[in-house]
Amino acid sequence: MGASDRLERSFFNRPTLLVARELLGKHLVRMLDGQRLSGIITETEAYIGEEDLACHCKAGRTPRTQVMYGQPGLAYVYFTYGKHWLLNFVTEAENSPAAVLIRAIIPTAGLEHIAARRGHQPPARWTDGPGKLCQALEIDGALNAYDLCQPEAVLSIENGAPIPDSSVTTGPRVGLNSVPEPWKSKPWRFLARLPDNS
DNA sequence: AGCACGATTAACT
DNA sequence: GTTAATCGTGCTC
Repeated sequence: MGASDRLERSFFNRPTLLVARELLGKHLVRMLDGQRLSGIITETEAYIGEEDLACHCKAGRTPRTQVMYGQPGLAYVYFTYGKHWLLNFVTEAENSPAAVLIRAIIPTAGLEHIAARRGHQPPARWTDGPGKLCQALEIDGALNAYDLCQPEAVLSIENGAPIPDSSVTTGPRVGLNSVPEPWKSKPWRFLARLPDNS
């Protein structure tokens, strides 16, 4: 795949639930020291606006949330639990704060580089969590507010085989233990079951 | 300045 | 299934 397959900003400038759904099956591409690392996105979650009490934007504009008020197609990368980086993509129009969390990918390229960081676990556990995939692809705070739609981007999304609705399941977002209803139970998590999965 | 807590992970019972 | 680890963020005093 070449640069022509890279998603344009218009892809992200749409309702967040639609973006979260359509990101399933797309390729997350990370250029690292001239090497191409990539994986197929299989799990996402939507975080939508200041009213969504699970979204960091419930606090309004702060140094951390500022990027979510920016233009669609930026990366929102934040640190949590004193240990883990989590990767999101900003969605919707500027000043409409929302993002999609990338929760899991299936590695497709650069496996030896991924293994260098995640090889202490079996391959099936290399990128099956939002913190794990950031570790695998060396994604951290240096990429916060990074524009995925710029030329020669070191982090971007490319088109992939579409995932049919019959292979998509939804459910409540993960890890919202103390978030009040109805936000806690909103079915804003999207999972893809790929053909070669069982 | 101090505090409670988190969009998690890995190890342990 | 349960829990420690670990520190930036946002809120209160």
